[in-house]
Amino acid sequence: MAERITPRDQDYAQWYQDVVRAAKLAETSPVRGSMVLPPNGYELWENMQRGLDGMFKATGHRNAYFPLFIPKSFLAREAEHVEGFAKECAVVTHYRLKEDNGDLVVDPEAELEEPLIVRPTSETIIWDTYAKWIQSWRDLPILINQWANVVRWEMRTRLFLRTAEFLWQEGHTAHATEQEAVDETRQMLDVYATFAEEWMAMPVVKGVKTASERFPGAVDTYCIEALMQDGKALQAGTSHFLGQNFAKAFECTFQNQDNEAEYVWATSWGVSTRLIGALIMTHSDDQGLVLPPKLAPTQVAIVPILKKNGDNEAVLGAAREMRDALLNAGFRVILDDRDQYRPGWKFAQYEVEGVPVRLAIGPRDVENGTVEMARRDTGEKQSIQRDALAGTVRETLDAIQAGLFEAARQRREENTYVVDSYDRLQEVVEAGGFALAHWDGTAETEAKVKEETKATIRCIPFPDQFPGVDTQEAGTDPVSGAPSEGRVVYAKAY
RNA sequence: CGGGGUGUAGCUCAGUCCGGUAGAGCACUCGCUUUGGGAGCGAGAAGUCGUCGGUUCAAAUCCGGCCACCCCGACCA
Repeated sequence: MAERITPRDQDYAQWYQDVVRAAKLAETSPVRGSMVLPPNGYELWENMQRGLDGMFKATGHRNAYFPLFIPKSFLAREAEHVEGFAKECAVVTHYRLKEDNGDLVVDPEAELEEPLIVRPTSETIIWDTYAKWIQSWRDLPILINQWANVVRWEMRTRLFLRTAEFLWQEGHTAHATEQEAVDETRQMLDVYATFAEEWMAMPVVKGVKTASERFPGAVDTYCIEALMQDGKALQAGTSHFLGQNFAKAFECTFQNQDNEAEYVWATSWGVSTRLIGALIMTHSDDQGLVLPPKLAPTQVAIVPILKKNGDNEAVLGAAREMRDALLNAGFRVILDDRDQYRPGWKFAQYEVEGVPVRLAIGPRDVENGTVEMARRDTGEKQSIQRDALAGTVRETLDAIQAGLFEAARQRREENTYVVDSYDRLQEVVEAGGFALAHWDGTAETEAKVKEETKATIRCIPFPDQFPGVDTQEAGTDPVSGAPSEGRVVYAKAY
């Protein structure tokens, strides 16, 4: 295999591509911007789904499915929404092909009366449906999530980070009161933050988007923002308070307890396969992928060391026992007894693929009742007792999960700066990192900074996101000199 | 959509300037020796050189059109 991975300090973008390829997470496909997800990549997504889905269910949500195709007219119903998405929609205009002198051509006779758009997001089709479902305050709230693919025709794509088609989940809820909808929006943001930190081992900042970064059609967009290894920010999840915008556009009202018609309050929230990109750029190194144990498709790889004149049956037997014991203990484990690859090759391969723990067992170990355990995150190897295997593996996986989070948290802390001058703001975002600076709240200042530094306001952070920094304290905007009500997070972003 | 780059074996690429029998490494198949950090030797299979056209006795190579992909920007989860 001999996969070469470009070192991060040489070319970070190339390193990212190399890791995706070498770890077999995704491949490009014949259509630009769409990707093939082989098992390593898809299982990672499945594990993310499992974690998130459990949290959605635990907060009272149910899964449902809405159609891929949306009538063009639906998108036009909400003014900001159409403006935000119109430029990147795939449109279906015909329903038939025909032979033409040996060529396959679109049959001009088969034009649809109304073009269909491939969903870039599902608010419109869902609110058209909710309008039929909702009559009374007794029908509320509606708490629904869907796992789906969506299409946004992007100019420039990068595997996971920005693809034309991607997998995601989108929650869409309907509520009787504004407060309830706002609470839902906040609750789901907390779910995302918990998932990012506890499952992905990726620290995030919670906050609100500025008006210019808001979801088209939302009243408020909440987000979690993570800092990647190269100092660029990545929006990892968003939760939108939609107010009554979609209810008004789709005439979705309910009768309240006083028998009056009221518009329904809405939220939507989503995370996508982009999280896989975030995961890669949070933990991985120049040797390849590094995965947190909770999400790793394979948590433990067992490599038997076979010898020409050794007792290979004893080694394989011990390896199988180990595998069975670990499977019974609930781990995702594989025993790699393929004989066409040598142990050294397998070691290297599992490192590239990010398997958290590797166990190697050879004749010496069988004799001694031991096994060699190697950690992917630290590279550390140690000989452990086989009779305590499951417990040791459990502890080690937990230690890796915690260690990855701590390392990422520390890196973020080291690259987060409180800045009080425009010069310093420019320095920080140029070098890479979060700059906590006062902002006067105007779109003009925001645009000026974006124009001059390429950095954007990632979010207006919630209180207590940065230990030791009071971002709520009033001050002066270093760019405009105008008064500021608090600090925001500036950074260059993916 | 602007700037740059690349299309040759499954993959990474050499060969193109200066036209003359299609190459290497890795991967793959078979055999033997190996196996505690990406094995060695031998044999073998594998390419209408992105595509269409032009120049020429002769084109991977020169000329023109087209297409695709990658990187950097503008736009975006």
